[in-house]
Amino acid sequence: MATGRVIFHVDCDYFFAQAEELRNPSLKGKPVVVCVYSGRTPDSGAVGTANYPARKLGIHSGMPIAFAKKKATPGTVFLPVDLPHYSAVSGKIVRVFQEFAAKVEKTSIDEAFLDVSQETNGDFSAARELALKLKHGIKGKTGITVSVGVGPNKLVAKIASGHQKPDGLTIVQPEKVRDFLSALDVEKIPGIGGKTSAKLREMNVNTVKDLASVPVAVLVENFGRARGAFMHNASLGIDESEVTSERERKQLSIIRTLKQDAKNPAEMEGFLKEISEKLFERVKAEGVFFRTVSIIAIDSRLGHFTRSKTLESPANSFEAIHSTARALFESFFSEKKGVVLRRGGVGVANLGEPKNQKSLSDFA
DNA sequence: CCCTCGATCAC
DNA sequence: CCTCATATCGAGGG
Repeated sequence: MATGRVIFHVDCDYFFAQAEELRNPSLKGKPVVVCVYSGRTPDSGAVGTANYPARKLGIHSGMPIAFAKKKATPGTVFLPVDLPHYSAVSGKIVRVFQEFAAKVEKTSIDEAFLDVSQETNGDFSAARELALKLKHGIKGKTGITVSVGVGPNKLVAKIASGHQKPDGLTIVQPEKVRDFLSALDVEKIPGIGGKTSAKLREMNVNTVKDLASVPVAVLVENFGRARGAFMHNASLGIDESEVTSERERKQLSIIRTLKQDAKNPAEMEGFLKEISEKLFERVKAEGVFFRTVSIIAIDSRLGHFTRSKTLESPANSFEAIHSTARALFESFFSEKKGVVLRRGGVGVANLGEPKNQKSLSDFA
């Protein structure tokens, strides 16, 4: 698995909670739970991130806040998310990344890939030294600890960064890739989640080694062309994808929980205007045109539904978002008689600069 | 090729 | 009792 490349994947440890500990050191040692409150009831919402003491109590990301509160001990601290603050910390960390690598791909607020092939001359011993310097640099300049995975490609680096946490460093040399992967559960492969692994389990495939022994044709048959090919390559540790600094955004969306369930369009009028305005602000900030407007509806039984409409020509106005979304919700409500809406969202896609935008009229 | 929608992943 | 945001795929219809 010699690719000539050396890739880092850096994952900030329990990021939101760690950022909170950083600005309020008295939190350290206590269970800290950072919450995404939905505003419906005082405790409705989900856990964003929990620090390690909280995890020891069985509190994890995605868990309902009310559930987390049942598990909490008296000293447990619950805090609301403060994304602007975490973004500022994240920005500082990215600036450290840029001191270490020319190619940096930020994939989320707390994760990034670094291509350090040049900086290390393709040498994994040099990579170890560089990774340690990077960890120290980030800790010194921002106070944040991170876990780093080092490998010959993004796939291996990403799996490696999750191997030892927190404050971890896992290096997988090219010739060790197969050994490193083979014993792992298939769910360690990014892109293989609960549904896919359950299906694989039924096929008696549990580890990456098992997966590697399945003929690619069988995977394609069961999971589709792209997915099957991806799974096959991943099982062998193969991933040619590049670290790309500039990825253009392809869609923007926003989804919120209603204060009260809506049974018809009228009951969500104010809500829809609000989220349309919020989305419009982001469209303005990005300076993009869009051609598709979509809505997402989540009913009281948590079923997910999407509807979308592609416009004749590119738009960038609040009106285009609001009126199209309203029409989509109206037809959704009349199509699905008796639906009770719990959450709703709006999105735009088919983005582009006005001059680059393809419109249907171009083909007429 | 394009559009729509559900599904999946993972944040 | 269940947040929020994005990318990607595949199927079905055109």
